[in-house]
Amino acid sequence: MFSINIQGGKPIYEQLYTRISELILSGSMAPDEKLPPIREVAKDMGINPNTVQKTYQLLEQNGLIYSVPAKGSYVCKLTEESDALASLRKKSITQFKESAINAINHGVSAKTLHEEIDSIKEKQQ
Amino acid sequence: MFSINIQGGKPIYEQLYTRISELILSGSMAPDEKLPPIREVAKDMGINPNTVQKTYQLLEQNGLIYSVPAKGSYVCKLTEESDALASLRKKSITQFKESAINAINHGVSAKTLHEEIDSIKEKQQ
Amino acid sequence: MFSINIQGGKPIYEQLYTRISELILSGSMAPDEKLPPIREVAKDMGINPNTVQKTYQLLEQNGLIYSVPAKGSYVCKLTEESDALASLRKKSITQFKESAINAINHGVSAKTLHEEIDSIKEKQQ
Amino acid sequence: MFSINIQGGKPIYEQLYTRISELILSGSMAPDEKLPPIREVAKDMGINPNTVQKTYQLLEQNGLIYSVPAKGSYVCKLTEESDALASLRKKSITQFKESAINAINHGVSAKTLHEEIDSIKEKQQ
DNA sequence: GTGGTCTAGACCACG
DNA sequence: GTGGTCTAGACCACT
Repeated sequence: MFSINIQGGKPIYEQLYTRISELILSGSMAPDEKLPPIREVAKDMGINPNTVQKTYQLLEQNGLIYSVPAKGSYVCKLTEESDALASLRKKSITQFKESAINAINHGVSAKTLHEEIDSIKEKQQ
Repeated sequence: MFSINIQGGKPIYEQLYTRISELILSGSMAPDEKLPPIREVAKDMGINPNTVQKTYQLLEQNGLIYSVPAKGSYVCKLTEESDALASLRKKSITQFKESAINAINHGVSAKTLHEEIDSIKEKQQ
Repeated sequence: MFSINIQGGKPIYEQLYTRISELILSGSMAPDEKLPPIREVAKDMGINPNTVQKTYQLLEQNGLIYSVPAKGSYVCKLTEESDALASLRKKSITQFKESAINAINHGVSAKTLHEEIDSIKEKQQ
Repeated sequence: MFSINIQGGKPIYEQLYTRISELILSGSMAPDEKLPPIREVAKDMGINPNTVQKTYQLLEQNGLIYSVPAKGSYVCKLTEESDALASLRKKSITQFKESAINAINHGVSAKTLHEEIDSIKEKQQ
């Protein structure tokens, strides 16, 4: 299903959130595409339905999916200007800054950080 | 003391850890300098001694301080090559990469990230 | 439970650590096997939950178990090459050397030490 | 003086005890040789006189030194059969066995342990 | 007075 | 019900 590993400290619902949002933001899941039902995800991944529901709820709050009662959940249409994306983008930048400051504090050079970014960019293309 | 406003979200011992490690890594606290006693920090910050001890223990595990029972806790000598620093640096880079990937996934341009790094670098100088 | 008689001298959490790590390293506890909940261990052994948690935390730090909050703690898969094991093995050899040097300094012959090792080896088989 | 390093977890009086007993057992300090006065050791090593006194007291209890009130402390004559040595030897063997068991539990082969012993023996000759 | 250990008991996020 | 965090307060070994 959404292959995540339970270990690793972070709560399951958060990991699942990250994974699905990646799929949506990268376009691997198209707008209006239906997400698998909560019960199915829970069963396939061997986790609690409550956990999946929490994930879906969080995705909906952040404007990445919308749910149609009694039908299911669907991927939102995301334009570059949509509020949802803007808000998440802002959050991601804040987090990025924090980790950059932290790395610099630990003696990592700015040059190294620049290189890491370029290397990530290359891999994704 | 270590002037931080305890905020919700992250555990107290972690916030305190971050603050003290900043002071050590930046050189604001010199090698072999004595840290204030656990009880004193706890009293001044209005938190429990156990919480402070957890912080000190974590700092010791990561090789940033060393504790001499019945004497006090002291800042470690950190050379650029020390294992402690290398390990922490590695961790900070991993975290940096994750947040960079996350930001890029959210549509942040590599250019923006480069600029953020430069802006951080400038502020610190 | 983990049947040990708590003795003076060494801290409880350490004795418990030793006992559990023996079970894991010897294979008496299989990978991914669930450890009894902290509270249960504490109750059965008549000690404080915090003390047990300290043990579990230490086991996790050393890579012998992994904890999934709200689910439980589980035995790690340990391969001969795993970092966790390698690190612990290294530590155990260092300690062994120290005690061997100490014994020799006290006039114990190398022959006696060799015999002791063989005798231990026999018992375990 | 007796060069030990304060760090390293173990209490100072214990480290100092180990160091001095090594010197005595190895013959580096001859029988009836006078040990430096407590105050001098404390001053030179930058530690508390009480700590040194505790060490000397422990050495005396274990029959390694004897103290002449108002004169000082002196190294005992140790024959191979002396009770003091026998008792310490016994203790060192117990400790050796424990560490050997521990190493074996961590997957160290008996062969490796045998080799370590031989290597120690060679260095000392 | 210092750090280390331990108890008793509480609350929270998570599943 | 589970692990994680935190408080309040105690005792101990060591300096």
